[in-house]
Amino acid sequence: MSSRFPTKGRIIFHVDMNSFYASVEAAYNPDLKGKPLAIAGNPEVRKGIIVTSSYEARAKGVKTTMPLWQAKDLCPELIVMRPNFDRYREASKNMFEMLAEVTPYIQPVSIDEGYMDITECADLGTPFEIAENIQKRIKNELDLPCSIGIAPNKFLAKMASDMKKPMGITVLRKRELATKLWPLPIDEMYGVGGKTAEKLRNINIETIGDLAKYDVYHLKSILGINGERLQNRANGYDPRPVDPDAVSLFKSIGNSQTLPYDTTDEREITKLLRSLSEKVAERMKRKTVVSENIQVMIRYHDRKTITRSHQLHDYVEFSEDIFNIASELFFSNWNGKAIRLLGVTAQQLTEKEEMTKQLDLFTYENEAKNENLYKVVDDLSEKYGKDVFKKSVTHEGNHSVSTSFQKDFLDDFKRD
DNA sequence: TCTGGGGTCCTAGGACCC
DNA sequence: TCTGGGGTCCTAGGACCC
Repeated sequence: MSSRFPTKGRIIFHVDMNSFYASVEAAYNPDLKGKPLAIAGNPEVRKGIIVTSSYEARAKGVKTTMPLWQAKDLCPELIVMRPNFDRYREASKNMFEMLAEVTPYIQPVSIDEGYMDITECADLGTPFEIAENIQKRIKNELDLPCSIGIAPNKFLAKMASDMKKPMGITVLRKRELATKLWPLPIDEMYGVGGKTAEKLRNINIETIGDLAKYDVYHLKSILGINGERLQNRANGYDPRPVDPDAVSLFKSIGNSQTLPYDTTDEREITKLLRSLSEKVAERMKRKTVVSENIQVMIRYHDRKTITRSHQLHDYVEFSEDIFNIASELFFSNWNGKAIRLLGVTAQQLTEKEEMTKQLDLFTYENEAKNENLYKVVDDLSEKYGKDVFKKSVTHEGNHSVSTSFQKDFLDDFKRD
């Protein structure tokens, strides 16, 4: 929708920062350069897992999500630091600002990677030259290494950026699929995780090339619609546009925490639910959003995890309200066994400004029962613009109002 | 005395409505 | 004395990614 060239002749970059947290720490404190460094959670409360590690640490076998004690076994001289998220967010912001000087068509996908559509940047040089300049700038000015993949779509760009690390620039053209992409093992394909890889290996698909050539009906019978999508990507087809607006629209905000010890203590549980609710409310406030659906997550001692959610007919934003719903959900679903982790998530988020409009419309609708509805609709249109009716708005009894069938609604209304 | 915490998207079944 | 089919909403779980 946002891209002007949805399928044909695009040039897409995938910019991927190399071992980002560790690199930011090394840029901040150059004494750390060239040493095995790992960023890990707090080992005191059994969260000691590796989040990121430097290439020197990786050379010793240290991997992301590995428990800290295991990493230290492999690499006794490992330097371990707790994460400094503010520092990483700052570095990320600086990095994306540099990308934004090249083109506004940027889609951040996480703190350390993003896509760019540089189709219209021909005046800045060849794609390779543009990538070189970006990489040099990030290295010179932020002291951070990155890899860049250049390809005709997002999937191929993503796969390309993975091919040369650190500080690589890789061009992946469609005509190179057979030599560069297809020989890769199937579990290295973006979108194929452990479960899918296993299913695919069971039908003798070992490489991305095997997937590209496999019978699509058989594939769909095993993986559903995703099977077809994965095969399309394996054949170099991916129509997803680079969407600069995608990231600003948060769909949910959640906080979760593993307890230091498994517990059945209701006071402890309540305390955690309260603090999680506060964190969620705090983040919602910062983003000026309200929520219509609260979810709790319960992970038991055996790691079995359940989620329970409640659809509201109202908006919540304050921690007290979130907490009340979360604890009601928790205590009516808890099986009484020891708990390892709790989570609270606010879903169905709406900008506060949008909420005001909708509440206003709702009020108008109710008031309209004794008035001329056409006049009410005109008033609202004047106040907020015509697009207010494009949003589906809930009326009593789930009756929807939108521009397209506004008239139907009015007719119905009159019949009532 | 393994296995965090932040997300997104998809699927599937039941309720309910027309 | 006989039950179709489509659409939406809600809920729960699972796969995947960083």
